Amino acid sequence: MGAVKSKRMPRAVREQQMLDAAVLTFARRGYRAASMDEIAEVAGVSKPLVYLYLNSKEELFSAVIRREAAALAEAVRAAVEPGVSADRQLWSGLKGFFAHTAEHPDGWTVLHQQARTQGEPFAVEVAVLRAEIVEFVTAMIGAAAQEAGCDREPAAREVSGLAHALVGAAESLADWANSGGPGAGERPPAKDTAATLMNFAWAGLGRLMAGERWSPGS
Amino acid sequence: MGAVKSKRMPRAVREQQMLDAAVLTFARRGYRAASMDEIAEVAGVSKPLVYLYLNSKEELFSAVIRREAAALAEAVRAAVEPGVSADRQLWSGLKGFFAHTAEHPDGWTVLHQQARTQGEPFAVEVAVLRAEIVEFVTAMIGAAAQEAGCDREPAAREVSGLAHALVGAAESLADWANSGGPGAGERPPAKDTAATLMNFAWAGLGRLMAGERWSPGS
Amino acid sequence: MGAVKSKRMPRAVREQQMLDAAVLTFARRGYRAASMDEIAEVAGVSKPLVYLYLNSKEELFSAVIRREAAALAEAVRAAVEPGVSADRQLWSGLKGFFAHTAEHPDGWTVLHQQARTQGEPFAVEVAVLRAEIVEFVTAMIGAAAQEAGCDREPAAREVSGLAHALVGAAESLADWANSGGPGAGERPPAKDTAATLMNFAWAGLGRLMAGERWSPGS
Amino acid sequence: MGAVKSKRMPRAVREQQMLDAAVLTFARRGYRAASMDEIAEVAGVSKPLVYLYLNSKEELFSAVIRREAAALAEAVRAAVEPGVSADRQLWSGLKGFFAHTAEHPDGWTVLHQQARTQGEPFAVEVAVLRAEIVEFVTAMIGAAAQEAGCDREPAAREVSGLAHALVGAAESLADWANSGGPGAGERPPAKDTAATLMNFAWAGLGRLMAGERWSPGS
DNA sequence: AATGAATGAGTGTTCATTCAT
DNA sequence: CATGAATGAACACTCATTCAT
Repeated sequence: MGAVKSKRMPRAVREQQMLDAAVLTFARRGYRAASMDEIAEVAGVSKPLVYLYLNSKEELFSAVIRREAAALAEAVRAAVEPGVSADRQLWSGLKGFFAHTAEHPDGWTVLHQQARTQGEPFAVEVAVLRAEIVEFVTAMIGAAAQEAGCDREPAAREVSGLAHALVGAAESLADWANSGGPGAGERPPAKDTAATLMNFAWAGLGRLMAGERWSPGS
Repeated sequence: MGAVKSKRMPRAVREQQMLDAAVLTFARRGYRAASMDEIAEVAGVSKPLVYLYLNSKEELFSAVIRREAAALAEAVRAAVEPGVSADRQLWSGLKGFFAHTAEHPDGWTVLHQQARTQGEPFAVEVAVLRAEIVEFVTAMIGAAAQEAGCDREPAAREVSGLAHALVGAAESLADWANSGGPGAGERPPAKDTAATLMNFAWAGLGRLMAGERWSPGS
Repeated sequence: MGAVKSKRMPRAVREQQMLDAAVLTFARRGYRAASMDEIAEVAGVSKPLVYLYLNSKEELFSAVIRREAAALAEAVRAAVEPGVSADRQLWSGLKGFFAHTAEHPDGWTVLHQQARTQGEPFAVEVAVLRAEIVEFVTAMIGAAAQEAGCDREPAAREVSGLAHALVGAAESLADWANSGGPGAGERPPAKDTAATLMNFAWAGLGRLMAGERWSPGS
Repeated sequence: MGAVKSKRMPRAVREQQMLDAAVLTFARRGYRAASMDEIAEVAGVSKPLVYLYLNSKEELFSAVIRREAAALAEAVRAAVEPGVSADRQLWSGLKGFFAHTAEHPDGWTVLHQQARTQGEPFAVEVAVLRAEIVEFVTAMIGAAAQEAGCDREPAAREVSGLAHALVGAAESLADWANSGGPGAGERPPAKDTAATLMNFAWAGLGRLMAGERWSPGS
């Protein structure tokens, strides 16, 4: 299925091939263990050409992160139904998220497992994406609270914590779904994964918004 | 600053110093980027001594993983109150988990961010720890279902998904709590983090166990 | 003195330069004591280039052995006059052998002193060359026996022993001729060395083939 | 069969144990590849003790060479029957040589394969031994010439060459006999090896001494 | 538009050697 | 008499990066 070795392609095309090769290689080996040699070979180009177009390993990794982050963000954004109730918006967003991570497992691996763990220059780039998603979730929780006629304004810190918990749960489930999940080999459809999380989260959030709390004494 | 440069220490002590230095360095730099030179320097010893005691970078990393995983597992085990209701057991376990990860942030980073992303030899070692915790959580959910007089047996796959979601949420909150959380600089006490997660999860789980489901139509 | 430092040479040329440098260095220092740094320096290139072309110290040494062994084998093969009597074939072969070892003393040192003493991977490669030569000598002895109208077939084991003795004598003389020999500084011409050995061996072989034996009693 | 780990032995005994261990290890691994750690372990002592008694790896190797060379020289010297004819003296010397090398294969390996190939400090020490033997052989050849009533004095250079050829043949046969020789597994008795060489050499030497020469024209 | 040739800087690892006890 | 603890120096090997064409 690999493209026939055809020379002289326009720059834009070659660049995408290189980014594809880089995503694959970074996902397989990790940032440090991936060598520019291997990336160039997978891309079917010579190493100097990679440098000509992408300047350095750092910039290449950054470009990969930006492309994959943008694709994920766009997928979620496009999936969210605007103008409906908060829970339905969250539901559609989750479906979009799990569908995209399932279709682009290498991209997801690079974002979630590699970029986050490589310190300063890169961790920030994913942090931005994550912050966006956390903010969207936070907004949904807030909207849900209002819809539920929540009597008292929930503390920002608590809402933030809840959003982080929900996002963390989503990330964990994305990994779980991609890695065979329950071992059966076949991956669950994105819709099921989203439903699992929605069920897990919604009622708890709803009760919290209604002012109820779990307490050790109960 | 730091321990006085004292020479000629018994092997067991030196080994712990080396493991301490390794945890710190692996957490800061990542497995690949951490150099044995830096680890030796941080430990206050020469590189050959590190090799004499720990044989190779791989074995050193393995030793670190094992020590930190055992410590975390022990902390959770010790925290769980036995013989009480499922929700209280979960609650005590979470408190133990967040207390330990807050007290040993570097160990947590190594386990969660580094070991998991370094492929075969190491990922397995943390996977075992994680599987243990997931199993404990799964058991709690099952017990809770029984206590709640759940009419129909919940599907194993769904319970597994819920357990993964909860564990993922916990991991995410541990990171969040360690990294300054809401930015105020001061980290939240473990008890608060545990409460946030408990509130988030408990009601949802309870309603699920009672047979209620969230559905898009609602 | 020495080649002008000219850069950017085609790979085939550089590879031969590296092999030349390696022969020199391995002969001077021995396999283990020779460092890749020194070989690269002698070759006038950087170390990574040596690795790029020859992969490892082991492979470099193997390549050296193969090149030198092939050259020596070819020299002897080319020197032997075919279709003449056994003694004349042996004589021409010896001349070829001593001429080549005298012209390529480092190659001879690497084959005879280094490769043979470095155990499994390398010793085998020279053993093959030596076996070829021993077989040629064995054939000559057998042919000589027939030419001499030898009445009884000589035992294979005895012929093998004789061939080993002759080859050992030749090796020893090659070293002796190369290392200044009688100390006069000027090395003896290959023809003289060959004549010494031929004289030493021929009559003994002839008489043996004729069925005569030396015995302590005589 | 290894000696029971008994402590507190007199120095002389410990030293011999170390030399034994060193001979074994140097023969197995070669000079460079043998580590002081392994030698100490084989000897059943701690490394500092090896240094206390033998000072350095170089000195240890030198001590090994001297001990083994002296043993071989003594074995040959003791074997030679004095006061008999030249050929019988040579015969008895060869028997002694092959008997000793067969009984001490590691010592022979260290002398012939290792010491000779490690350059300046060590090669000289074996060269001395070899020179002694060459001189003895040279004397035998000279004596034989006189006994045979040789009319003209043979050239020193030619005699030296013949002696080197004979010694080289002997070395080669010693290796051959030790390494299983014809592959049958059982090593030939020293007497047979000596007879092979004696037969090979004697007639040739005799005819040479009688003034006959092999010439291409014959 | 594209590449074969080349390297500076660093990494993991080993080894001979020495103290302090 | 004997050793556990410790290191300076070196070595094989790799990698991101550049130049000349």
